[in-house]
This record gives sequence, structure tokens and C-alpha cells, in this order.
Amino acid sequence: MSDLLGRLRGRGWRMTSQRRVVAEVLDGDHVHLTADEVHLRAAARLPEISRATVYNTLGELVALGEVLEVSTVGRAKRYDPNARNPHQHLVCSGCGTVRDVHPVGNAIGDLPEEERFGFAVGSVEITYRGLCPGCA
Amino acid sequence: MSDLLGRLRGRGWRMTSQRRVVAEVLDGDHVHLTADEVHLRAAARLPEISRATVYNTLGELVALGEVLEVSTVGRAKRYDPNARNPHQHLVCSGCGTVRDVHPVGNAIGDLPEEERFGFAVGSVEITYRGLCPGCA
DNA sequence: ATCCTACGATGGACTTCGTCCAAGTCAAGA
DNA sequence: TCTTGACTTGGACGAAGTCCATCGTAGGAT
Repeated sequence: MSDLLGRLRGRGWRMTSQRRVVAEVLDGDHVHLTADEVHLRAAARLPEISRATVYNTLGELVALGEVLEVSTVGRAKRYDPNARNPHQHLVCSGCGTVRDVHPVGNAIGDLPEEERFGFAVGSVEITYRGLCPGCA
Repeated sequence: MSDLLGRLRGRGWRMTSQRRVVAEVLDGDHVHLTADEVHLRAAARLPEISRATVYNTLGELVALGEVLEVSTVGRAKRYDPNARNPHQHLVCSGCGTVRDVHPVGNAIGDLPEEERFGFAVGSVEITYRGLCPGCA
């Protein structure tokens, strides 16, 4: 993530203060913010930034593959900047905390041909659920 | 699913025409309706049924473990009545269609101890993504 | 069979999350 | 520095879902 700005510039992204701030907010490991949290933190540095811009920028980062959308049942989407490091998620059923994890094995390979129904399977998302030490 | 009504009655559910209709709509394999679709189909049989009742009933069925919520990024939740038969999902990135699938292997076992961060991991959800034959 | 009452249904307002759009602004190449 | 088209803005809009006061009724009690 540290050189995200450089990579984006290399892809012809017009660099604006808004985009810089959003990218800076999405920095680090185990960061899983909602769009609203991103907006809140971005607004701390750039008070007049609009919600629409945050949504636009997050959408572009997702399209560029720099950020992943994490689906959390029933809640707002979360954005995970750790897209360049393939990983899965471990979610606490109590408090909703999310950790990045790295299971071994090949989950796509585990899906038999006759279970694919002609789909071109491109990716797999795995979500482990359980109680974190604090909630147990 | 066929004896869902009996099981529910056995748990002390008050049986109403609305609940019966919702339960009947959620019948069969590979059924993954959104709340709105459930409402639409229920209303075909019971025109005055309200959206709130459909949401309430779906929520109760989920709480009772008779129905699963399937999270689909960016779209409405879908409800899967096949909860008693453990399975995973294959989702079309184009049209959102969902199929039940049964991967081989042991996904929970694939998560190394040092990647569990002290969590008591109880379940795992796997979502395969790709394009269905129609969308490819 | 009928009566009672607590549980369930209703529908409309409200909230949350997200998208769209027309107008204004500005990064960066000429 | 000038120009221009890409970017930002904020408010309206929309979809999905929740809440709540009120009404209706399933099913036990009589």
C-alpha cells in the first residue's frame, strides 16, 4: 500500500487532494473501514470533501484492483486496502471485528467440475466466523 | 424443507396465514430469493401481506436456523431455505444468480492455528464467483 | 362454541447506504 | 499561462431495510 500513490500516478490517475487523502486513510494492515468511516477520516484532513467523491474514489480503487470490497452480512460494505496480498477474512460473530488470514490449500480447486454448472469460476471468498478472545 | 411448518409449530410458533405463505414460498432447492421477491410471491397468494411482515418472518426463520442469509456484495440479501443441508455458494458476477455447491476438502482445517488469533472458529462460508453460461 | 389476550400483522414514516447529475473547479499538458 | 476535460461538489433521488403505534387474530381458557 505504501506506494499506492505512485502506482496510481503511473496508471494515469489525475492526482487530487481528495484522492490523496482517501488513499492515505486506507493505509496499513487489518484496515477494514466502511465508506462512511473513510469519509469521516478523510474529512478530518480535508473538511470539505464530499461523500460522493469518497464513493467515487473507493469505486475506482476497487475497479483498479487496489482495494477489495468485503461483504458483511447486513451491514455497510467495508473496504480492504490489502488487495495485493491475497487473503481471506476471519470475522468475530460477537463484535464484528475483521482480521486478515491466510488459509493453506486451494479452495477453487476444491470445487468439482460437475459442481460448476458451466460457470467460469474466477475467484473465491472465504469467511471464517467465530468468537474473538474478547467476546468468548 | 417439506416439514418446515411442522417443525415450526413444534417450536411453539403461532401459525398465521402470512407465515404459512412465506414458508411455502421458500420451498425447494436452489431457491435464493431476495426479501422483495419473497414479498412479491407471497402477495400473489395473499395480496394484503405487508413488507414488514415478510421481513419479520424471514428474520425469525434465520434466527431459528431454518433459513440462511446469503450476502451478495452490493445487492439485496438473499434467503436460502436449504439451511439443513450444509453447502456453499457459486454466484454469477454478471446477473447475481446463486447456485448451491458442495466443495470437497475441509476449509476450517485449512486455517493454521497461528492464523486464528485466539478465535474459536465455528464456521466457514465460501463464495465462488464467476460468470454463468448466460453472462459469459 | 365463545371469549380473551398476548402475539403477530399492518402500513407508513424513517434510516441507512449508495447513486446520479448539473454546475463549478482544477491538474497537468501545450 | 492557458486550456480543457477530468474531477469534485452537494443535494436530490432511490433501494433496502427498520421502527412503531395500532389493529387483528390464533389458540388456550372457560
